[in-house]
Amino acid sequence: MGKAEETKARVERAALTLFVARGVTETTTREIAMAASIAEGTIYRHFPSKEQLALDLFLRHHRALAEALAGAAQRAQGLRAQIDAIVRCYCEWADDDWTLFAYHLLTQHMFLAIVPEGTPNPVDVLRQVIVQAMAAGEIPSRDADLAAASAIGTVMQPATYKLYGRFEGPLSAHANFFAEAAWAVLSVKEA
Amino acid sequence: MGKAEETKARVERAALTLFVARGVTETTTREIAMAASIAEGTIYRHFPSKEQLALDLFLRHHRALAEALAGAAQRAQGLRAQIDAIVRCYCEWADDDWTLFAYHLLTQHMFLAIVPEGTPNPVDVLRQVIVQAMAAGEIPSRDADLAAASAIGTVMQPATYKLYGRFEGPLSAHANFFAEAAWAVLSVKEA
DNA sequence: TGATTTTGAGTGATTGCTCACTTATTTTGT
DNA sequence: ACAAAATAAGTGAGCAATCACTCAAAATCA
Repeated sequence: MGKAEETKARVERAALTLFVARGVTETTTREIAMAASIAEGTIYRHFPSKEQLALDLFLRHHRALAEALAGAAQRAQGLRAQIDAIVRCYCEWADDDWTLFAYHLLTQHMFLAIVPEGTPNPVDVLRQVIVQAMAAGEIPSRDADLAAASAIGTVMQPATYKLYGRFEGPLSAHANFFAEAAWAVLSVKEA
Repeated sequence: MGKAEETKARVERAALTLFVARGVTETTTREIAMAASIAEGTIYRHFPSKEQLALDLFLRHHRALAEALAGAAQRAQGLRAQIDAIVRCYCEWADDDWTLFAYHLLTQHMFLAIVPEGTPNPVDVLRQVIVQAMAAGEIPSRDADLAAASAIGTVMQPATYKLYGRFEGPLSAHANFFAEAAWAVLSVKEA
């Protein structure tokens, strides 16, 4: 890694940590510079604004996670195996860089509205898999958005509660349960 | 309602709307005053600070929702009926004042850490019901926090996606499905 | 040495909050 | 019942502090 790249990466990591701990708006450029051991002005050699830095961090992870999940889903056959793969992949990404994952969770409501058209989307990966499974008769047919949301919730809500300190340890430890739970939700017959 | 009380309520409603639309930090006291059709200084006749106003709004709803859920759970017999009651109550609260509900969803991560000890907590209501059901052998025994989180996720994730604009219409319309989904999650045997 | 990067004091705009004062409401005294 | 006094609620210009961002100078590199 070149020196400039290394500095940019240090800024990103410092910003990420502070954004998660205190929020984007509540984090000052001075704090980021201090945490990255550089001068405040140097931030602006690498990013046009604090807002763009925050958005870059979000979008890169958003896109990369979506692509990873899509890959995992594609490698599996049948809904049950696809859910397993997606859930496992999701948990591993969370465990691999919890700060980045937490940042993505916490800032969705700010950035989701301004994600560029056509950007790979983690939610749509599962939604697509569900639509196919419904068409193939693997699970009962119903509103795909609703089914996807409830199924995702079985994993994301525990992740959120880990963020709030209700859990310790890696998400992956519970991947099997999450997959069973998501599957159970999608298999619901009545209502 | 007295005139002063009515003013206070107007400040709260104006603040709530703006907080949801733009975020707490991003909303200025001038904007709140403007939206409430009062002078900026008047806010401080009713609240010691913007931060306390934001916290008051959160805590009042947090506590009231928890008490409503606890009441709903207590009136039902057996886990299945209790889940029905809790889910229905939760959906009705969301539909009854969506802005307040959205505010609570969006600001959890800011305020949950500073909720006073002993404050009634929506999550713990379900958790307690689950603990009892496990002890009674109604559902398989496992980590109650994990089970509660996944079950709650089947409802809260759809609510969150409604916030993001992925859904229209009242949550209550899907209450039956949510209850079935939560029940299915809690009934998972393996893993 | 000349080009490039880094620096951090400086800038203008914005913010939450104050306070001296006005207006409205309630309480008291007769 | 009425006026006078006391209290509460409302106002908005102004203040001190903070912020993201800039830029001239210093440091570093090739």
